[in-house]
Amino acid sequence: MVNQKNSLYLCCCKDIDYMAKSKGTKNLDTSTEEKIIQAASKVFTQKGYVATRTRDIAEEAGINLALLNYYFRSKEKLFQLIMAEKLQLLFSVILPIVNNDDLTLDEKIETLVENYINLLVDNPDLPLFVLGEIKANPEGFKDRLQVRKLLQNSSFVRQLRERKPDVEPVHFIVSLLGMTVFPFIAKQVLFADDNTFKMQMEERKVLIAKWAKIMLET
Amino acid sequence: MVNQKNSLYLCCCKDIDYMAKSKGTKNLDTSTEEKIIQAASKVFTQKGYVATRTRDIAEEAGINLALLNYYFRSKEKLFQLIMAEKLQLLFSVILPIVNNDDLTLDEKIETLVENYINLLVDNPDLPLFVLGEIKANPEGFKDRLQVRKLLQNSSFVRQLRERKPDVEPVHFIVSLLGMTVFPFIAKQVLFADDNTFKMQMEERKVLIAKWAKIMLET
DNA sequence: AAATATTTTAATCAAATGATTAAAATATCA
DNA sequence: TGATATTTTAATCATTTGATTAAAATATTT
Repeated sequence: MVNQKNSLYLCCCKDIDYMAKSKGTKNLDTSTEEKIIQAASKVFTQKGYVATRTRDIAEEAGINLALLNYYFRSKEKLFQLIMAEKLQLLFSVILPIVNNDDLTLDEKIETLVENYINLLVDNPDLPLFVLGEIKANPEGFKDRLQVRKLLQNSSFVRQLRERKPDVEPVHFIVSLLGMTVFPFIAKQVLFADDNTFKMQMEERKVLIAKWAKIMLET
Repeated sequence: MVNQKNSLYLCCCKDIDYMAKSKGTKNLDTSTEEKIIQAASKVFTQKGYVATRTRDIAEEAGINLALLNYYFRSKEKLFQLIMAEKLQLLFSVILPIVNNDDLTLDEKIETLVENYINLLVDNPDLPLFVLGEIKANPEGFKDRLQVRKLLQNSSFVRQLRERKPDVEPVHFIVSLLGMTVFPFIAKQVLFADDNTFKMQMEERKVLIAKWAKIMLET
């Protein structure tokens, strides 16, 4: 008999140790689960929540549709898991930097741009996916997203206020993020092939850092 | 009997004179059609193609679902009409400026930022909608979107090459667009209420223009 | 090996949704 | 006014899709 409640994925936090599941060292087990997560991650970020069918995910994972619901109970639950993972990925790059008191403002800018472009080159679908889902369901993110609050109290914003007291820090931050993230959002429209894109994103690292710094000088 | 082919909306170009439809001066007629278009424009740009149900559009327009299919034959056709309208809206701001040989580079930057922010303040959903649909169906836009080609031959790019021969114009353009468009894409995440957002977008007009110019000086 | 638990599958269900149809209501014109 | 054309509606269809179920296959344990 099928016992769904038993090995079900009730927690939405990716940080849980997958290997520590049930008793044995059966890694075909976690492998199936991981295969589903990998597939869901790919399809969701590529097509967004509404456009992805659970059948797509199952096919991508090479498993049956029912198995997906057996493991994750619903499309929604699986999505929450993936989204939490992606948000953490985005935050994990920003937060340690903007809160690092040991870095100068210029160092923060350099590190931020470098790390963020690295992240986005590996996950080019991330920005449009996350921002699209937030817009599609703002209430679902109200609690999880206090980016403004987090930035407000950061040493990054403090340093920005010191350097340019006459300009709201948000303007500089939006520009920095815009220059960094926008190419990945408008990739299809503004860039030709994937190789030159990647190359040009490498070029942008130094360009954006340079531009951002002179923006703070005037 | 219903004769669908007759007053059907076969053309996807919004520029056609709606008033010139059929014989009479019945403006309740075109009003219904216009109501559907307005409703479709609102719902599509807000929720995207897959997430909008034709029933949503019908309800928003205050009409019956069947009437929508009577006028526009299918969800897809109606969407094509709206999308063409939105693309034209976006291009109508960019093209006349980047191709205007009478404007200096600095004047182009100022006008571009000013006009684009004005457009986006009135149509804040536009960027995420258009870019999202392009990503969802790149093939459907292959022919319509030759933005790269259009820019390549513009006087804007020529002026950029003259001013800074060592930097690929695309980098500057992406930065300019990023600073301008990104706040509207990340609105939900980075900005508080709608009023301060609009106010800050006004502030950005001068800021972006100033920043863009100094980016070209170094 | 036998018993038990877990994993996987095929078949199916129920709801949502784009589309159609035929008839009723309204307008237009002779 | 009466005939004809156009507009609008309610009811219905067919497909898609998330989810469920029960049984088969596989693994685990005793």
